[in-house]
Amino acid sequence: MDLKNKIAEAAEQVLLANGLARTTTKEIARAAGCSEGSLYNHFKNKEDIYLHVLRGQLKHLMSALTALQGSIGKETVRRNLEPVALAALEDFTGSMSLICAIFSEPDILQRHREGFALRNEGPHRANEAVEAYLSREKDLGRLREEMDPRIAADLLLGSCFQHAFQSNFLGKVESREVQKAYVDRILHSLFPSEL
Amino acid sequence: MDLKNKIAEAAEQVLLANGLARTTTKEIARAAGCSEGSLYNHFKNKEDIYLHVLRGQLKHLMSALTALQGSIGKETVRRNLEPVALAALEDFTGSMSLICAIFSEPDILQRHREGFALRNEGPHRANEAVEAYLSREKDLGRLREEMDPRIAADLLLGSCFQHAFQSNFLGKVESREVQKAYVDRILHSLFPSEL
Amino acid sequence: MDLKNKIAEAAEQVLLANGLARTTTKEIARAAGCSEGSLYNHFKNKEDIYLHVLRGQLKHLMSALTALQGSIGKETVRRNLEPVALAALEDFTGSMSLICAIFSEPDILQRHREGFALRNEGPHRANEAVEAYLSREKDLGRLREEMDPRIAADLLLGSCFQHAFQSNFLGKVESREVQKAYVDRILHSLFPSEL
Amino acid sequence: MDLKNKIAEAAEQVLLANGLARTTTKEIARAAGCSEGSLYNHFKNKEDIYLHVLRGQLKHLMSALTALQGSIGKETVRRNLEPVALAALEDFTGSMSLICAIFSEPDILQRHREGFALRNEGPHRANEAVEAYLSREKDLGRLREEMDPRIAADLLLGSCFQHAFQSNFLGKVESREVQKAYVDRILHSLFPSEL
DNA sequence: CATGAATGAGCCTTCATTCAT
DNA sequence: GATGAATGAAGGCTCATTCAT
Repeated sequence: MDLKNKIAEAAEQVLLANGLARTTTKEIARAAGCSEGSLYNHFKNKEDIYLHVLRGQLKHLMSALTALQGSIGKETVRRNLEPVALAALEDFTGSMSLICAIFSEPDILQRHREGFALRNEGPHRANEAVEAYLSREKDLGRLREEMDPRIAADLLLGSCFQHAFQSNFLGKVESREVQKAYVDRILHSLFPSEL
Repeated sequence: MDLKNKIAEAAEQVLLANGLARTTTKEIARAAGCSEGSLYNHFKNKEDIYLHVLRGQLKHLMSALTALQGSIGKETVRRNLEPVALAALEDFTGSMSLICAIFSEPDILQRHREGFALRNEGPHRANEAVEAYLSREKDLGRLREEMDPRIAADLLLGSCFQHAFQSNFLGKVESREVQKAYVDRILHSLFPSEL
Repeated sequence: MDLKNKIAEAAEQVLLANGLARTTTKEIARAAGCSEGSLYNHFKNKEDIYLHVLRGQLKHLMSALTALQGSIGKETVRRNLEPVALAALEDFTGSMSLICAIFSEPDILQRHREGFALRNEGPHRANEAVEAYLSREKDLGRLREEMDPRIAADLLLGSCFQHAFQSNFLGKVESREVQKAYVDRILHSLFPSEL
Repeated sequence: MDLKNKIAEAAEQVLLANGLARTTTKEIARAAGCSEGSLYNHFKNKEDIYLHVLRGQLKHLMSALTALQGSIGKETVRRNLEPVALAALEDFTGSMSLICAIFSEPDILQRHREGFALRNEGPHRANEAVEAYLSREKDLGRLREEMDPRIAADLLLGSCFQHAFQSNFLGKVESREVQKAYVDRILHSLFPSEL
């Protein structure tokens, strides 16, 4: 693996463990097994490292969403959404401190908002993808006429997001089984008609 | 107003505007119109100021939740929850950067987790309050038998929480009307049976 | 003496000894007997310290020039100019490395040019002062009609300036007597008619 | 052109534009169109590059001085000195920042003083050359008996030197015509007897 | 209680130089 | 000779905290 990836992985570790504020370039370098100066051969500055790591988050969710588009009309909606919800809960939980960190430095956020917009990045993309999926399923008659796709998407992902937030806040580590059970309750509540 | 409150208000302003990382004691003192030294006559340290401000957040939501307990059995459930959801959306939106900031300093979080637990503080309290309310209404037969109070509470507040998060992330400022409309869509989706 | 002056004096020492490029804030602080952080309680940054010191240079020359205005019409022109030329030679010699340093950081120079202009500062002020003096003496008929006051001033101070430059370059330390002798040769060459 | 010269020219450009302190090896390499590593295949270190460039300065002045030796006894003294003075003014003006930079790093100066002395280099050489010329002209009876050749040389070159210094300091760019006019005033003042 | 100068640890970043390819 | 990634020492500067007044 090349040094740039090594640095990125080290940075992810350190950032998740210590938070953005307490992450020093010195420690990233140490974790990456290189000199501090080397960081700057591969990244513009510390902010650049953070953003690089940030963009690498939510990988499972993203791929679950991609898979979701391929399951339109197949199986049941609830069943299709399960891996998405589970991935969301997992990824949100694992990335929460990284994602939230941006609010401790509003200038970073400000500086990159248009960049995020241009690349169509950001946490809201997931909601849009679920909404799109639900719209298609509704078109196929597989969902109630009254269902509001956008709201359904927001309820699903919003509850996962806040659950992840609170788990992090409380320092509570949930096993995959517990997470799966929670997700099932959410999905049964949102899509009760299915068996 | 005594100096302690003046400092707290100044700190809230500065923290919300600049984020925790970019908030200096010098700037808090300037905003409060006092010397840096005075901060330490009223608070143990900067962390103490931050926590003091943090505990003062979500005021509207808290009072809406208190009011909610008094409306059990009255009006409609959806109607009763509206001010709660609206307050949640507003407060979450206005406090998001302050709330999230704690994840940029996990050691602060760690250090105060048991304190939060002792005082039964934290964002999850709201969910519990809504859950309690819904259970009572369900006992009164005003809600479907299949409804899962905890999940319903999480769906409601979770969607508001994530919506607030994303508004902050995107730098989008929503008018109260837009917020109200959003909340209504959420509530109609969760409690469709009511008229 | 207050700390600000202590820092300024220490900085002058260090700057003259080591040059701007090799002068560190750490060393200034050590020489001033204070912490590095204290430098920033009294100066905006290192550049600010340098400029402060720079403005304090050429003190003898400045006061000699002030005195010069008071000697119009008295004694002989050559005699009046002697302390000026001597002070110029001394001050230029002692401050040359500080003065020249600004050319190693053209951005500092650029940034402060208008400031210099506003305060009517800069090495050219001396030439103007001598020119003004000579004009007055010429008006009084104490100088040849053909004499060009500005050029005479430039010849006088220019030769002192370059002499100081070369002394510094060669690392040659001249005694006051040698300097005085040199100045006399200059003055006799420029104002030969006087006895 | 070989790479060594390419580097030297690039370095001259960059040094004049940015000053010694703000000139990095990276930028020299970029300007020379080669890698940073290549610099060290042709020069010992950055200091070596600087000194190489420094020695290449004042080219016009040097050749004017050479020509001067050939004009002894010809034309008029003033006329002979004009190209020398003009070249001095031009070269001093164009090289001032490079020449002065050495004072921002006294250790470089110190380290190379004896080298300069050995090679009979340095800015004082010009003064000696003019002095030598004037002595010869005086021997030929083409100058007043009272004229002090060394002082005359210092007055001439010193005023040009300081004028160049001040132009650089003030950021004033003088056209060749203005420079010529200035030089003429100097020369007429120093050698008024000629027509 | 209020002050604000002094502190000093520690941060991010730069940059000349090296060396394996 | 040419390269450029890796280095690591060092630099300027910030900032929470203390303490004498």
